[in-house]
Amino acid sequence: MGRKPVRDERRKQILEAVHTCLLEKPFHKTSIKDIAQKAGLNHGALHYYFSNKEDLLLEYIDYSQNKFADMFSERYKTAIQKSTIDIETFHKKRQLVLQKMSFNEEYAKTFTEIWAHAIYNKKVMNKLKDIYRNWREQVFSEVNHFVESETLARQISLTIIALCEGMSLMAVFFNQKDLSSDIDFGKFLQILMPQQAKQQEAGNQ
Amino acid sequence: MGRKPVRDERRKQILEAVHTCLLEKPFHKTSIKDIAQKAGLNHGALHYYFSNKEDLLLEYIDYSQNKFADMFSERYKTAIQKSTIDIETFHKKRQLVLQKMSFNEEYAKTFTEIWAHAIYNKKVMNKLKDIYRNWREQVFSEVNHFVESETLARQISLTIIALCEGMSLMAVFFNQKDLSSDIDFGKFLQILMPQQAKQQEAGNQ
Amino acid sequence: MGRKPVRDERRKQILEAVHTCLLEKPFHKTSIKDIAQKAGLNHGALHYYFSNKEDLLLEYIDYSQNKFADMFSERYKTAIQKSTIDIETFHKKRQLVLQKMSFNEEYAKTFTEIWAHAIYNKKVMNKLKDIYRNWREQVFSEVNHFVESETLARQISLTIIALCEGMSLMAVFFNQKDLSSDIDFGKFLQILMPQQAKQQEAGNQ
Amino acid sequence: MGRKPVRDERRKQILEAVHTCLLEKPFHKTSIKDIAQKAGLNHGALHYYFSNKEDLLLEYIDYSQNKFADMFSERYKTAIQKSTIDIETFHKKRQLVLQKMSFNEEYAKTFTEIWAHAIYNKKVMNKLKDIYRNWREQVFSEVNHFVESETLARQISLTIIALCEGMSLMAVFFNQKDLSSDIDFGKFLQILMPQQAKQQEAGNQ
DNA sequence: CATGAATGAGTTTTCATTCAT
DNA sequence: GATGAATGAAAACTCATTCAT
Repeated sequence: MGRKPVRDERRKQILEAVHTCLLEKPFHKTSIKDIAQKAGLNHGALHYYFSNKEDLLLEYIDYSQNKFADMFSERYKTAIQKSTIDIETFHKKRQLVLQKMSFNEEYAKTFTEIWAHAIYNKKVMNKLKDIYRNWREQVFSEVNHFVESETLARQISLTIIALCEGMSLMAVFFNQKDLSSDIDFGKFLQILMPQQAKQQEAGNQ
Repeated sequence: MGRKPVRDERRKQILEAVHTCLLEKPFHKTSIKDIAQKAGLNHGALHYYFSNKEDLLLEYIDYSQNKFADMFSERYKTAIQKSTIDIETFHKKRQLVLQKMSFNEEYAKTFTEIWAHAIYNKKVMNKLKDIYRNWREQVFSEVNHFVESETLARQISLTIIALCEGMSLMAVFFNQKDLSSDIDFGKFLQILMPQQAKQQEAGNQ
Repeated sequence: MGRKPVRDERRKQILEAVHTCLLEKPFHKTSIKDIAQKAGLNHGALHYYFSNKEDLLLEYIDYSQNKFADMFSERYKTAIQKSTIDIETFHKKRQLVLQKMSFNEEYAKTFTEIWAHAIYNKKVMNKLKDIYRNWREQVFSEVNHFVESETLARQISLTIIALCEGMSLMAVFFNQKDLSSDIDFGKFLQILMPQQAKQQEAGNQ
Repeated sequence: MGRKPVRDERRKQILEAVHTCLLEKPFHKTSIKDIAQKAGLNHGALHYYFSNKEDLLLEYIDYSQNKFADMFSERYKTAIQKSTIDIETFHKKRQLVLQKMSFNEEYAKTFTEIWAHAIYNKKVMNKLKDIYRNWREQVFSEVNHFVESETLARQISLTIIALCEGMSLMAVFFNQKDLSSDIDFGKFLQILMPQQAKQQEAGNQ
């Protein structure tokens, strides 16, 4: 007992090292030695903390995802004081995600890398699936306030996420100003399901 | 005289083999021998037709992109007879892209893989950049018919592409029916720039 | 703690293995595996001690050169007790070099090989340059005792070295007895710069 | 019949290509394709003219040697009109060899390469042996005019050749002016065998 | 004779992983 | 727990040589 914290600390160090490495090279070109060196420990020791390279990646995905999740719950609290969801708040939240995540270069790099692994690796795929399901659930629960049909709300939430991820891809090439970073997600909602939204809008007025 | 020049056929064979391989494994786990075997020739010959593995990937990107481009110019002709662009035609085109490309599993797989390489490889990055620039130019030239401001038209075209690509990512996990495959791109346009679009709409009526 | 640090020993082992291999095959036909096998270790380990094959050759040159240098400083002490340089001692030293180095088959083999690499490889070339510069400096400092003009002393020292190296080449084919192994370097000196030498000789008498 | 000259022409082209290639890269790094390309023919055809790569090298040695031999017999005629050998003529000849061969960069390059092959290749070795034997025979026949003892004459001729070859090596590094390019071979002779030479000298006077 | 396609052996190098100390 | 030595599989790439056309 009591030893665990040290172990966790080391693991965190290593996962951070993975992150730093991924900013330079793809995972498959990053050697265990590269990571160990960046984490400041012996490469042999790395296998003591993580059973193998795949395991390391799997754990990195969780780690990195949790970091983002933490960041957002933090940010939401700071930026959005209201407890009720209205279209304005909804819009603000989307903008926050775009700015802090989709247009964030580190996120784009590491997540594209993870995506590529997901395509061929069931375990990674399942991790991603969970992540997106959760995200969608969150957005859905908000969209649902404005839309009557659940089916439609599901569709919309997915579309919004797709747009964020697509924007993240495009941000790699194109000027951010070009990237309609000021998409009006309120309007966006309206476009996607005009009838309900309009009623909602009417209700708001 | 020597043998019949089979260079182009062989190269095509090999590029098709790359494609098939990419459906199974990521490029970095695909060995030259794997590809050669799938192409039905000796691995030494592969270096005879392509100078190295990176070159092979680069050429594959062009090849695969051209295949899609050809397919679309073909499809557009068949599906969309009109020569003038109206919102209806515009919508149909977007739907075609979504259905035939974004929701196409092969496309998603191979393109995610290419994306991952782009992140760390300038040459691949530049190829992608060109591809997206072209695509955007096409969409822009159409959107521009409906929108007065060029700046806005640029933004919208990029957003549409981002949405397609984001959808493609999501299609890997989620049910296609869920993926609002029937996004109304006409409405979409309107939402993104209500004033002009409304005028346009008015004009159409 | 880890294993005993055996780095230096292993490196020496490997360099000795290079030497042995060079007696059989040219360096370019000697594979890393050949060397590893002769050194009694895994070929992978070889890259652990030397970054690549060229590095191995470069280090071998130093190693082999140092071995000769050590041998001579040892021999000179044993064979030549005097601290002052007179023509007799000078002659003895040259003879020692001829006998122990120029007419030594191993030296001829390995050094011809190194020479061949130098022709096309800047790094090897520079190593050789240094070696010959040093050697020349040594001979020069001795010749300078007998000759007034520095320019002449420089020329003579170089000529003497050229003669040694040329002899080494010839020794590969021709009988050593034929090779005027008893060149009288004292006389040689006189021939090359008769005036001064004669005076010197006169002084000695 | 009558076809042979064409064949010889082609072979000459190829051997010249080998020479050009050797100025750039060592033989083992020069591919058949490199040579074929430089000779302006198909690499497959090369095997029609030379059975394999080793054969090519062997024939190149002869070819290159003959070129030098021809050059010298030509030069000697032009430069040295006398038919009798006196010390002056002898000296001139040596100087010619030094200047036109030993200090010639191309010679140094290609010959060092050949030497390196000789060390490990009996056939190449034997070719070189013959070349040096011939050369020595020539020098010997001249030296013999000035020296009574045949043994001594043999030694001296070999020493002279060694000096030329050693100089050639040194010329790669050191300034030619430094290389006592004005060695007085007449004096050199005297030094190497003082008694006889002096008598000879006396006789000359 | 010429061409260029094809073969396959051989080489260097990298690296995850294991393990003795 | 930490260290660094050792292993061996696997990869890309080169190239002399052969041979069908």
